[in-house]
Amino acid sequence: MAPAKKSAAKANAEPSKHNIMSFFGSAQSQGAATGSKTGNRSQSEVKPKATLTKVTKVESDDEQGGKATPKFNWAAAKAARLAGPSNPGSKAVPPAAVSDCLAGLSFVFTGELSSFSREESIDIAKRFCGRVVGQPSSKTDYVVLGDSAGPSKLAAIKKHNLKTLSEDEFLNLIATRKGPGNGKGLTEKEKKKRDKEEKAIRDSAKEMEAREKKAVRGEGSGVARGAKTIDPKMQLWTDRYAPQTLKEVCGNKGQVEKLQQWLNDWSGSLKANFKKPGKNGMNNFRGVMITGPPGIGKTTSAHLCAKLAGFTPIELNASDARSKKLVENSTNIQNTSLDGWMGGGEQTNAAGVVITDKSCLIMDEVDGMSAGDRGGVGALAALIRKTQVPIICIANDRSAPKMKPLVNGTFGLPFRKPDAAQIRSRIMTIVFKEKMQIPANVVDELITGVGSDIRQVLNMLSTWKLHNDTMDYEEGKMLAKANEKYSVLTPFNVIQKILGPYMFSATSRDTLSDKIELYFHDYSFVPLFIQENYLKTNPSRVRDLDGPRKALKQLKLMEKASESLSDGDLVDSLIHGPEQHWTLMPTHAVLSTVRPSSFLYGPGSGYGGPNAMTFPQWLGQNSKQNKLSRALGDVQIRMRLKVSGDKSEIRLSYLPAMFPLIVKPLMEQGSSAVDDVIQEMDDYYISREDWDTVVELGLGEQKDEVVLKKIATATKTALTRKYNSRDHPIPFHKAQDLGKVPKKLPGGPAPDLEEAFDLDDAVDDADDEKKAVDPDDIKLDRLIQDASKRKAAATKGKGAAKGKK
DNA sequence: GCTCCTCGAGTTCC
DNA sequence: CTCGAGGAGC
Repeated sequence: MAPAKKSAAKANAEPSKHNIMSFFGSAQSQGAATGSKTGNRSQSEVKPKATLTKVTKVESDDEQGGKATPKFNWAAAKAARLAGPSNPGSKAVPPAAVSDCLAGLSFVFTGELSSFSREESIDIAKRFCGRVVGQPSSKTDYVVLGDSAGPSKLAAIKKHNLKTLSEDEFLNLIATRKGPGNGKGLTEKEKKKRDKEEKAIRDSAKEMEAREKKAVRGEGSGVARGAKTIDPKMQLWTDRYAPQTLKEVCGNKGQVEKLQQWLNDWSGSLKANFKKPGKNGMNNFRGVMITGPPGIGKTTSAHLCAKLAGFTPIELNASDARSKKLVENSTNIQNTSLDGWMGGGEQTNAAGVVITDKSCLIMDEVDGMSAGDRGGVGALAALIRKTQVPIICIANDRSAPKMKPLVNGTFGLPFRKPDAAQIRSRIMTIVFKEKMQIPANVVDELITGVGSDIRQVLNMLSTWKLHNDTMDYEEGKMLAKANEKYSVLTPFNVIQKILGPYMFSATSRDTLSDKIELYFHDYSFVPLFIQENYLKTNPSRVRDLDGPRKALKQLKLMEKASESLSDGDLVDSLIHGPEQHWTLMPTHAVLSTVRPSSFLYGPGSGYGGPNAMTFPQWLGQNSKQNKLSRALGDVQIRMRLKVSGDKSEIRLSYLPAMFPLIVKPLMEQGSSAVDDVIQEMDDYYISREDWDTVVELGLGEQKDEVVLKKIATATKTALTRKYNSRDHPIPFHKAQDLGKVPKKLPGGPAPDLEEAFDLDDAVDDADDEKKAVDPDDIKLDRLIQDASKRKAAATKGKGAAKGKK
């Protein structure tokens, strides 16, 4: 019999037990049992182990103590629920008719319920085997409608003519619905589907069993390499139940198929010299790159595909081959891939692994490669360009700048996290094979709790199996919580949470410290996100108002929020300023994040439409500013030989003055002006990159977009080509001169030219002294020096540069 | 094999 | 919102 059915039967046989398990019963026993769940989370955080034993204990106590809650007091329950967070143990749900009474039903929750928070209501629905989805569709059975539901959801309800429930009706459904077992809970079709699922689970469990027996007898192909056969019972579950066939890899079906196709086509592609793109356009590539988060079967899939296509996978881990040299040596490009392959002889790599024409190179953790030696990724890219064996690279993030050299040479196969449904059947199979009884909704809870990490679910189950063979919803929830991955909320998630409609609503169970905690997920980013997005909500606080009143109230709220933000900024400067008052962090959290949100929280701050959350523009602008400032610094250092003035003076006075000399001619005369422009540039030591900077820093009529539109592409390429084909004067530093340079303050003006450059010109020195006395004397400005002198300086620089070489 | 539908994921840094 | 994977139905 399948686990789900078993548990239903069990629950029917022991109704009282079920009731207690599902957080009904008296307030005290419940408060103890579900301590960490019911409100006041931060304080009632009990050590997981202790909590778990406690649950079991309470359960058995009550069982002995007689039947619980024979009659449900609706009015009292409601009152208790409304008492809310201050009375956390008192929320109550009526006893369900059947434990899986909501099975086969899909729910959508929208709006604010009167006494349950969003998470709680979803949890309740799941507890009774209901299916909860986010978007209403024609497949949705019920929409549980609260206050101020989203307009798009209301539209969907109307469109699909969905049944809606209030909170009380929802609870009533739980109390009365007879579930799928009896009554009309399951249609014929649904029953069939369920049976099919169960059969599939049983079949694959049988298969697994058979395979293990075979392995024990030593017939297994892979396991039997060592002299000893390993008893599967001694293995870790993660090894024991590692996927053996592609069918057992969860999710990413499409990508895996593509990979197989590519490997199967390999010899053909090789013959065609990678000119025939093939079905997916993959056959132009000599390498593929699998990317995706850890623990989703990237490596496993690569190995299985390679084996299935008849290749011998050779795995090179980044930690084995961290440097460029090692990559080249250990893969032995020339010998193995070309000669070795042509000659048909066997070659071994540095690690002593035989490489033949049927080898397939799997480079794992490519991300980690360049940690020690920058050349690692580049060498790999070079290797891929000439390889005669397929290369599969595995990395976490394809778009990382590190991966740049690889991106063009490899076909990208992004893997995604499988969702709970995809993993469920496999876990259920294992559970069944291990003769454990765990209902599907509990398994789901475990899976989502650890973020779809199959290995972790298996670890949890194997540990659990040491003491128990069954697991109910409550226990599953505890176990998941105890093993919860340190949740990595991105700033986007944080913002959505804290500016969303639920965090500050009446039914919210989140304490102040919970909210502050959100800030600490990424304390340097979250405030920026708040600042960027705090005006994009429909504040719940003005929900009930209309017209000018609403506008006025909203403005007032905005004013308060912005004031708080600005206070937060003051605190921030105390933290990050010279005094480093880190103890002010919580204050900053409240002022920059929690308080502004408390005024303006509300719906419309998630995805969808014009209200989408945006990334803080500040960051983009800031990095742009830094970049340009750096570029400007380069320009100043180069021009310094000819021009006095610090960075800002260059920016304000000299660049606009240079514009008519080196940019405008190109706009007006096109290619014919290139020679003159280059001459001007050389006179001021301006390089080709600096030219770009000059354009980029233009404003108004000199704005880069305007300017670049007016310069023909041909002109620009002519400039680049001609510039690159010539020698140019290069200002350069003499070591002893640099040694003399006084230490300058960071951000201050760069040292003046005579100190830094090889320009032992007496006249210049004299110039400088005079200039110090009378900076306004226009004749002394280097910009207005006569042309012959300029030229002399230029050639001198040139000669010096050459001499140095 | 094709089409339609459902449903969740996605955006980034001194 | 928008896209694409995956599933159901024909």
